[in-house]
Amino acid sequence: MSYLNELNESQIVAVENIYGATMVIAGAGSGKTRVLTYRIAYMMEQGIDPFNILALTFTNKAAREMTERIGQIVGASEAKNITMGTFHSVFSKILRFNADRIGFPNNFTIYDTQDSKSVIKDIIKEFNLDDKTYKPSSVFGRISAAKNNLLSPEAYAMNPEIMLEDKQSRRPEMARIYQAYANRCQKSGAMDFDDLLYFTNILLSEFPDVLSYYQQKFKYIMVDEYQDTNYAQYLIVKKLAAVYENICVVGDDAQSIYSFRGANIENILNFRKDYPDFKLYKLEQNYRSSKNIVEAANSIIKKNKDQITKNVWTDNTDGSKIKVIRTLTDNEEGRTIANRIFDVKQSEAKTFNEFAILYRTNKQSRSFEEALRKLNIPYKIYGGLSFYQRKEIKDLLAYFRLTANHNDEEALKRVINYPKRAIGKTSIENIIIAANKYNVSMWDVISDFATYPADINNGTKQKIYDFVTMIKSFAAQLNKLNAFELADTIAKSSGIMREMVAEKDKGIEEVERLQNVEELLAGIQEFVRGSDSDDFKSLSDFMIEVALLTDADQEKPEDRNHVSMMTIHASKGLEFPHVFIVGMEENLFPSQMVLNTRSELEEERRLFYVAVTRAMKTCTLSYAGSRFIHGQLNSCEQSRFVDEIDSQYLYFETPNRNVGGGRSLMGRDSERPFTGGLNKPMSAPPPNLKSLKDIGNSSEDSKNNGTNVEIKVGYNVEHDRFGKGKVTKMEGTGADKKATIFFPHHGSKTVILRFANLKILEE
DNA sequence: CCAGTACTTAGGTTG
DNA sequence: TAAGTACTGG
Repeated sequence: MSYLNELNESQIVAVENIYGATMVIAGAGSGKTRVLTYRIAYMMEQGIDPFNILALTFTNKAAREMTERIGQIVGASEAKNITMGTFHSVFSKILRFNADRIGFPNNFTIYDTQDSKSVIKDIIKEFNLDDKTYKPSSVFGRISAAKNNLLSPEAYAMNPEIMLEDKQSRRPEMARIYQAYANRCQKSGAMDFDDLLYFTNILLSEFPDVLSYYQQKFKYIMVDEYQDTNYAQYLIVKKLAAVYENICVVGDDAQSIYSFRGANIENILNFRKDYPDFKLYKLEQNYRSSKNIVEAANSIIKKNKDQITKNVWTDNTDGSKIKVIRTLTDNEEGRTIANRIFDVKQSEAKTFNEFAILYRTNKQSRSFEEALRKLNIPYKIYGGLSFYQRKEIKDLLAYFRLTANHNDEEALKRVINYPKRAIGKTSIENIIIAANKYNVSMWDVISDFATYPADINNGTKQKIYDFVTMIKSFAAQLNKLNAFELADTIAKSSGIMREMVAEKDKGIEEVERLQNVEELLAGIQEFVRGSDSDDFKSLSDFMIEVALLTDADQEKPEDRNHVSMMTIHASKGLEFPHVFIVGMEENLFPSQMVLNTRSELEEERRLFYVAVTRAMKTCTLSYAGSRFIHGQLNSCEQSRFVDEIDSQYLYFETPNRNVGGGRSLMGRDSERPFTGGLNKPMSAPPPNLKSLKDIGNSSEDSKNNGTNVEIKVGYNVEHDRFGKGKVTKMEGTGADKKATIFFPHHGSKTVILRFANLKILEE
């Protein structure tokens, strides 16, 4: 085989052992992806049909890259027939195909975390529960954990242990909330991320014919990043592999960093039990990093008790020691690192791609962002608020979702009154009340008030009718227009585009919003054109893809000369010549939340191990003596993790403090030297002026004259704040009388005449 | 209904 | 600090 000379001995064995159960423990930088890629290529060379191969990866990006590399070896058209992707994307497609079996429509929506929390929030409100004891995010976390352990709402409620836990934490209603949440999702035809795995399990365990079909289809199964799979994922794999047992899992227990979302290191132990004849291979030679970095990383991970012994080593040169830099403040940390990057770029690096700044929490990106910008260094922040989570994008996507699936309540609530069409809060609440009363979806109510009466006045009913008609007209075109044509139509006729264009003169943010929407539309056009087949691509097809996309998936290769900034979690699987691990402080990294248990601290240590092993040539650690947290200046100590590195691999740099430099020590607040944690906020809050404001404000509402004169559609009027405009709509009676007015500079506004104090210019 | 303001509170990592 | 919510005056 031509590629054999590209692999070392243990890699070759792992590649060629394609039958039976196999576990590959792959140390950091040991060429794991290469092994997986060649293993699949080798299988196909042995005559295995790519249709029979299932490869599960951790990210979409990994799947795409691997498909591409396999394509280069065996040909792209063949490689395309492999089923490769994340658990979520592969099984969401299988679920759509078999949706009828589990009582979902095949066009079900995928709720993201935001949607889920919003549903939970509503339920908590409806149940009249205190949202301090029932925090949406912790309720969601508990439901998520239940699903990852395949506990149905019923099973949850009947589990005495769990009931006791909930009682003790004073949240006895948890089971009811879970049940209501599940019902609500079902009614909306929606699944959350956990449901994709949960219902896959249901599908495979309750429908033997389906299970058997996929067991026959996927005769060869591979799972990457096995250490990060959870119980639900473990069971799916186990079921699918039960007949042929051609299963290969690849992972590194030292890089297990996702137990907080249910990843279960026990899966590795279970593997040994489930397949007693399994073969174990270890990849221990590191090709990525210099010797100093490899050894330093080894000295870190040695501190963990729980681990599979392995000996990661390298043939690479020693390289330079790991530098440790201390700065006074978080802002100075940003400037120091930015300067350093600038210098290294001058002396040894060719492009800014070679640099990465890794941090524990997304918030930390700010000081680096500012400092890099000042030096004109291009950078890109990965993660954080993703493109798809931006309000304007979610709004437009909500229209798409609602078009594809009318029962999607989160989408409906998002757009029924956006852009403003005078369907107010009260109306929406009454729709919800009716929906609950008849146990149907909100859409059922608004599209058929005759059957499901709701307490809504006729004017509003007309507005709702118009809205329903509009959505129906979009839906009617789902299979006539392609994804881009329909998306464009929706953006325009929904009024979203008009609204955005009207606002774009207000400021940069408004312009960016418009640009984002345009980018989304361009992305959809790409989606339609980019598929090399001539298949018709509908908006529904796009929606299937989009729910599971993340920022990393939409990077374009051309803009690739920038410093990368991301959390350490997001950096897993990546490598950079020069890595800066910043914020190496106690209570930040390790996070103060993990200090209670050894296992959590060990996970944090593995996270540090992951960070250090991203580096190829140089690795620099930095920390600040003080840092703003929640607007408070906090003192910080060097992280224990720094001390845990064997000191022979470390070099403590004396930071060049600007002692004697031109700058005054009393310069800016953020520059002030650290004084031992006694720093209080620098300025006292201003005295409360409220009481002063009340004085002299006791006069009666001055009656305005606007209510006396009849204002009609078509009148030109003047508003105190918005200036001149034209009345486009009148509604309400008496005190509630409202006018919708188009103002050239502010767009369309609805005002209550009682307050608006309109001056009539001409009739 | 709109917009400005006062108040509260944030634990963190992701498909 | 920053974002999100609740309140209030017009």
